[in-house]
Amino acid sequence: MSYDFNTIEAKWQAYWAENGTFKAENNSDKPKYYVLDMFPYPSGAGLHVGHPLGYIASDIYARYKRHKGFNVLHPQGYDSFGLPAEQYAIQTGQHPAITTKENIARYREQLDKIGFSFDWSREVKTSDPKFYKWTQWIFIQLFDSWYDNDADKARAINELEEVFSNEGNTTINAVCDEDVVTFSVEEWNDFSSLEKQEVLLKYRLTYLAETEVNWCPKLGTVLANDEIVNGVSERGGHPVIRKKMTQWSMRISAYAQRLLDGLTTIDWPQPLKDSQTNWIGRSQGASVTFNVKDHDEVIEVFTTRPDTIFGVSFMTLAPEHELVTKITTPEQKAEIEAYIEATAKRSERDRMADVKTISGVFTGAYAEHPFTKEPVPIWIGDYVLAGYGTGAVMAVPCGDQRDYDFAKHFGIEIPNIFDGVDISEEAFADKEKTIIANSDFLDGLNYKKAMKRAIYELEKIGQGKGKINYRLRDAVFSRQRYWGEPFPVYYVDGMPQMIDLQHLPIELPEVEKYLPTATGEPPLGRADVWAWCTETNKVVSNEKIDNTSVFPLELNTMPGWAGSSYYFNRYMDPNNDEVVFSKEAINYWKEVDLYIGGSEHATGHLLYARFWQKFLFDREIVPVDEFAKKLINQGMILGTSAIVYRISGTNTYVSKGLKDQYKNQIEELRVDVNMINASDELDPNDLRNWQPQFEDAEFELEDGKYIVGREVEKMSKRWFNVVNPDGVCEQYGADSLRLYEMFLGPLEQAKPWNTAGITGVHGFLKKLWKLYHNGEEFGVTDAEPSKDNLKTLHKTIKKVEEDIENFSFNTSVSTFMIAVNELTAQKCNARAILEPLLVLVSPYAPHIAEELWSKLGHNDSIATAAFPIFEEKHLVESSKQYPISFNGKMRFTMELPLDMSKEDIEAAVMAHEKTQQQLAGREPKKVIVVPGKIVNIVG
RNA sequence: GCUCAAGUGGCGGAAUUGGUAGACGCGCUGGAUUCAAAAUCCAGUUCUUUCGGGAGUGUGGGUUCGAUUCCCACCUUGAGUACCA
Repeated sequence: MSYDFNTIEAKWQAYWAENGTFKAENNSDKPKYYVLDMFPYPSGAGLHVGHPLGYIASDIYARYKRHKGFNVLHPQGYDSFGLPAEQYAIQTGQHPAITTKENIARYREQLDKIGFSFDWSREVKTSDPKFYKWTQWIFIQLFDSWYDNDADKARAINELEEVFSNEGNTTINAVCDEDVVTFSVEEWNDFSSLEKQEVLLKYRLTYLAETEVNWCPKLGTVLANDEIVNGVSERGGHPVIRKKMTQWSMRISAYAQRLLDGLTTIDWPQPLKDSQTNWIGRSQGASVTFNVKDHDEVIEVFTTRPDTIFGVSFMTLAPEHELVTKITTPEQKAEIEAYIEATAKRSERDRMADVKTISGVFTGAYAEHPFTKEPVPIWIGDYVLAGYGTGAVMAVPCGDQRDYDFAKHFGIEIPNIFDGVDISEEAFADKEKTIIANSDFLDGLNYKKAMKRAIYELEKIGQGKGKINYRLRDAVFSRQRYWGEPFPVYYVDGMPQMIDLQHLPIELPEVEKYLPTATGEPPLGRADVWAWCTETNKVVSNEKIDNTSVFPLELNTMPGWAGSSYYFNRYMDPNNDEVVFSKEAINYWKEVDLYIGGSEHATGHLLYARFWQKFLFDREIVPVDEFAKKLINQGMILGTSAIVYRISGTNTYVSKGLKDQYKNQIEELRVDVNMINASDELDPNDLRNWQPQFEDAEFELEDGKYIVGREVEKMSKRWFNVVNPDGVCEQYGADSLRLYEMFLGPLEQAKPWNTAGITGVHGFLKKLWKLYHNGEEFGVTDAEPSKDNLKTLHKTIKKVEEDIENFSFNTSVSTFMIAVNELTAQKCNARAILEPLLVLVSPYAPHIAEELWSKLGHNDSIATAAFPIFEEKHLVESSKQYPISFNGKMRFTMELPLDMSKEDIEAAVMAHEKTQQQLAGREPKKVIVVPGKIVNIVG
């Protein structure tokens, strides 16, 4: 009876689905374990072999934990709102709702073929109104909250109103917009309702404000900082410009310190923690105010080097700084305006690409040094960023290279305030070696002491204080797109109002025209949506709105990361229509125990999700403030592109080995890797039939063959190097695919896909199958296992358990191969060995395990079988291995009885050496025995 | 520029409280089986050698009886980040 994987796999996949084998209960006597994958964007291309890598790893771990007696939650769903889904729809000219539905069906079909143990009864889709009802609800909770710095947590907004009506806002220590004015109790009480709302908006955790945003004209939407890479959009690589727009924002900056602190409590990869730390960008220093001469204005700067305050010889403002127009002298006005205009025109990318050109203009105005009262010229320059700190710097050319270059370029003086340092060539920025000079009360102090003293003196004269600054900006939450969650918001007199939970979800209307607009008008703003507004108004108006007028709804939609910021909690109780999840469910599952996904989400999804979790924790909606205890980044599986070489201007293609003759006339073209065989050969006829452009292709062959070049790069449609898992499943089976993806290398590491080696693991499965059969018959008996059988089994149990706990799935595949080879050689057919072995293999190759399990006479799924226990007695026998070094040159280990003393060992070693040398006909060497420790206990 | 990670056969990769480097798989070589092929099985496969050995985990040093493993310097590759005051 041969191993018919296609039949077996279809059979057991159907069995699992019918019996709900992997359905998790929200209460159980067993301990809980929550294994989560980052849910996929259902893009049009379907899954390639790289996608399932992380899913296979998490599935192995989930199945292992079930064997270990845990109640395992292992759900899956789709991140189906957002730019990628919509861009795909636009490209194919279909409605995103349709393409999304089709793509999800395709994903599901592919996922089912791999035999994952997902609990599909808990599936979520972020674009499903049943799901985004709660995304909208959480948005409302954020709107109804403010951040109390004293309590260091978010609190309900009505508590803030109470504070205002009792104390005004002079005593409160809350996170708010910069432009909040102070008011007394009386003033607060005199405010109109509208004015009160306006003030509260400046404190809410999600707020509406006119801010400078990243506008991407090509995509027709604004983007958050993490959606921009190297100055262009992450999706599509389109240019991004700065633009002032009124947008919803999330006050994530309130959580900067806690997001940093939380990193020490979670088991996440260090590089990922590093990049979040970097993104949050905490820096400690001081804020210093400089009075502007002949003006009633002050310039606030942030500096990490208050110790160098006496080295200030000029100040630089960002061109966008609001004071620039106020303080510029009439003589400088024309030049300043020209400069501002020139910088505004430059895109983010141009500005970044060109960091070497030094540019700036003098405003004509002077500030006053806080201590020396000397005049300090005020310049503007685009090396100062409007978005960081206060958008202004005190320039200390002797201590900062950029200030130094700027000063040199414009001939500004460079006073030296460092003791014994030459600054004629470059600035001196080494904090550790700093000794301050020419600085009044700071003379002779080192960096640390000077820093403290400077802050103290600044505070004394009221012109500065110690300050911690963060790079992290509030996140823009509006998108001028169709395919996203509508906001649960309407406007009265221009002020945003929330729509009650009872009227949620506010469903996305079905529209004909959903394309983004060039001007930034949301697609929902078009005439065909008016009916939606009217309809929604009727629903939400109740008594508080005059039914005769239509109130405008918020027409932007939420960004892609909205739904993914809490979906892991929704899985715990995904079908609940009353609440986002029940208290029982969230208190039972609490948090994700193991989260597996790509590292590309480090400063996007994973940061936003931690932010929302902390917020939900503050408002007592969830019981823990970090949502994932342990996280693993699976490495990317890369494609191996195939390259053909065309002679420029011709239709002739030369084989790889001949291309050098043509030197510069060669053009490289990527062709479909699925046409290439294992020896990198391409059949010319395949290429001619592949695409019309190759129809008349001529070939220059080497040894009668056309050999292609190979290049390892990201798997992508545009390189024609995508390999689908479906083909592999058909040819070798899902179990082979699962084993092979694990066998390729360490989980965290990037590795190229190469089908060549899959015959190895496939051969293992065939051997495994044969081990349980005797010719055509099932061959497992109740025979007594031999000592060797037991030894093989128990060392396999030990190794596999260690491997799984350490997530080294690649080495346990080797362990299985060794075990099967050994047991085959031992002609083992004992049930006492082969039954536990099956449980070990089952997480990796579940289909074959189920089939053999049922042949062993079991009526239930192997998924619930107990993981076998490692018994040390089967490994320890009568000897140990002792490593021995001597003469300082040689070393080896000797296997010796357990009960030998140190002296006996030395004697034995010398006897061994003598025998060895005499056998070789040589004089024995002088032996110095260093008793080594016991390395290993082996059988 | 800065930060982090990694360099081991023809290839993917094993080997951690420092103890026989190259597990396991691919590929390759030879053999068995077969009319033949596929499949399967067995043996071999780091390099070098005058068959005694010798060299060997990116390079150069160091610690140690002993280093792929620990320390220092350098080289290379990959990833992230970048005018952050």
